[in-house]
Amino acid sequence: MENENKVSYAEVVVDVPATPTDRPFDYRIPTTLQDAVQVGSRVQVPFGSQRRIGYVTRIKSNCDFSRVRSIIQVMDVMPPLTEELVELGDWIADEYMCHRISALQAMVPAVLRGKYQKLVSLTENAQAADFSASPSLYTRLKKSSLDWEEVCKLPDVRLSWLREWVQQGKIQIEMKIHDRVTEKKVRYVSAIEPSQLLQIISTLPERNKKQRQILQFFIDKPEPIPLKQLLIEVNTTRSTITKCVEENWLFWEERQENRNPYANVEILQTKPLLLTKEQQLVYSQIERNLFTPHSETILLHGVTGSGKTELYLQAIAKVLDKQQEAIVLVPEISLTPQMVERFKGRFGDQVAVLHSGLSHGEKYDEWRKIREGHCSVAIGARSAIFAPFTRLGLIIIDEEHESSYKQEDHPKYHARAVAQWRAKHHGATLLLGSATPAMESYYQAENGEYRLLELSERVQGRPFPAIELVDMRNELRQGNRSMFSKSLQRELQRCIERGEQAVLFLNRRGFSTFVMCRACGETIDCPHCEITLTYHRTNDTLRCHYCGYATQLPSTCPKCESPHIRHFGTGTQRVEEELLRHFPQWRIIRMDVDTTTRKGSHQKLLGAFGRHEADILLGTQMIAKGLDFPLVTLVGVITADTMLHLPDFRSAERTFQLLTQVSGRAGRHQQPGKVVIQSYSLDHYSIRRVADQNWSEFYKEEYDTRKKLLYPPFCGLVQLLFTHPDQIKLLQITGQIAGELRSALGQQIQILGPVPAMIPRIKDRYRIQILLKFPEEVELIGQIKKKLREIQERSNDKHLRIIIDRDGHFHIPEKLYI
DNA sequence: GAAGCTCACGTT
DNA sequence: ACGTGAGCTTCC
Repeated sequence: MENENKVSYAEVVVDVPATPTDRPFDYRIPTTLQDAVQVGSRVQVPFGSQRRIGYVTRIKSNCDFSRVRSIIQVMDVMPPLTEELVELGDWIADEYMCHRISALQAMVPAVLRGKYQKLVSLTENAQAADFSASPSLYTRLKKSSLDWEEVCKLPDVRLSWLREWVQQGKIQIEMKIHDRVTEKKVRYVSAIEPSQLLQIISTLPERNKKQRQILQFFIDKPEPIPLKQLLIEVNTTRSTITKCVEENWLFWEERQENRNPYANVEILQTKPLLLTKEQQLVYSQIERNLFTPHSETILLHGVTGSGKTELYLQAIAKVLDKQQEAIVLVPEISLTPQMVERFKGRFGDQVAVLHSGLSHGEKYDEWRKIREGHCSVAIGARSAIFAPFTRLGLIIIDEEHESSYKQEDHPKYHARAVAQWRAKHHGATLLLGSATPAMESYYQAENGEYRLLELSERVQGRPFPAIELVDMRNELRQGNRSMFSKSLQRELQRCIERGEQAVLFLNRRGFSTFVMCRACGETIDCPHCEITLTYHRTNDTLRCHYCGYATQLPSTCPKCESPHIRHFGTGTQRVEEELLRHFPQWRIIRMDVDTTTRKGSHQKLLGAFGRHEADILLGTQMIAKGLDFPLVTLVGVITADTMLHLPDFRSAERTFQLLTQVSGRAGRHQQPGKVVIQSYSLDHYSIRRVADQNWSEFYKEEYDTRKKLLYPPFCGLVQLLFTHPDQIKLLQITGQIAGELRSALGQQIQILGPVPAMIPRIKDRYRIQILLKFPEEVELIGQIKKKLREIQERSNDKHLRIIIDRDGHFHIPEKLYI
């Protein structure tokens, strides 16, 4: 090769999310790693006095830096990131103002995010006498090496002493990079030549029956077999096999195996269904789009039950025909096993499934199938948008209005925006599907930015369910103080008497299991985060939802010392209790955070309900999505209003979407469905329109409201969140920033705040927010970002963190609600 | 993010 | 003169 002795260099973005390190560093690529290092590779590099993980973002043949060091190691056989994803990382970092490394980390499976461990150990020339000042350290290190953190915690240890001992060569400090990548190993058993086995059998005494049987097994089938399977087939125990291994007749063999979470699930192959006339019309439009070289976004607005999924499946089949790949995003996929089954049923092993119910290892294996080109369809929740495909032809976002497509923590990307970028990059089609599109999506469609396709008929002419609104104020007036209206009770009874099933839906606000003193009303908050602690029944502890702080449940109130301190059970629990009081004979399955934390418990509970092992499924938001059970003919909503009054400009839209979705769960098959919605706000258009099942009327009313109050899509809305460990300093800085923004951009931008963020402190960092509202036609984001970068640089306060939230999916504090 | 440096302050 | 902790720079 010509460039054999030519040195090349790599630009590496190092795993340190801080402003001064938010740029590539140059490293020499050792000749031995020449082939292995590529753009997107995950590498280990020396960084100062430490070792760190980083990603290669560029490869070049020269380097200006005089003291370059070399890459130590490449960590994966295949680079985890493609060149496209590295480029996408730049876009995300810029768009959401985050460090480049954070953007890159967001795109890879969790196991690839390295864990660092600092280990302290004694060297050979360490003597007990050297540690006369800290005998405890010596005795403990004598036994084994210790974690740095633990060493620092020892009472008789000083940092400076440690430093000195390192210099004297008495102790050593190692940085271990734990690669959390684990590949599942399966133990196989193999055997020596059959002819030799035959010989051995002939020498074995008659009474070694099992051993003879095992050897005979390998004579018949000489190929290696998983140990587990062998034990079953010859009906023996592990120790008998071990014996044979010790005799050198058989051998252990470790084989790497992909975990397959769906290995034990039998999935029936399905054939494309015949499309209705309306579906056919829509499909031909989508298909035409798949063959245009440039990217286009399609908004598919189809009523519940109009057969959107079948269209997705057929569009994907077309894409696969063209040797291209497809991503399907669904909200919270673990909750919709039926959906996965449909995809697996149509495309079999070509489908990789990435959902939150999988372990980190399982997720990694699914992801690798994509990276290594063994799969062409990825189906998953939000983060599946980063599936490392190289020939993307189609991206589908089902239920595109769902808020779960917005990443809650930094970088706060919206999967829809990322999808748009990727679709454009590949010239692929982006298909957004929903029965209740997001306001901004529909607005884009009306403006001709998206192509709008509509499905207004249900397949097989199934009727829409009948929706009954119940005014709960009336119930109270009539002396019914239960949480079940007369009407809902009656419907439940009828439904169950008919041998059908019901779903009860409790729309709950916030975190429900908290502790309160009944005497003085005191609640117990996290000392670092100013958020109410959540009660955990399992070990009687209180935990912080944000930082993990845990404490024992006190027996008396810390404020007034009253013993009447109680935790308030989850809403669903109370509903269940009341139901059982009225109707003790009903079988109820309750689904909420308490009953579904264990892996696979979702499927278990849903499975049981599907087999009609219960009459009623009772749950929160989580049961709203994608359930499809033929026997369900009744859906009840206990209180429709809880969501309506959240301080969020989207609350009306969210309520409508949620209620529509829940209603869609009733009567999807032969029996007609019935929906009972209980509410205290019957006059609100969002609840009215659900009952009418009139989306376009809702859209009009919401459109007018947004326009009048100036909210998206009629304005740009950006939330700036500033965090700092020092409250006073943060107040000063944010005040200054607001002033500066006002004088620089105040003409065009409305600046609201600064005010304390919804959670004013998390992990000992105070949080203040400023909201920016501006006319949508002006592209001001660029100017805002420029100004912020300027401020951050000038303030020179490395404790100050600025987080920008661009897609308007955040709560607006009541103070700012206009 | 964290090691390693400088610098100011306090101790012997 | 030296130990100690706090702030600041640097990392290729």
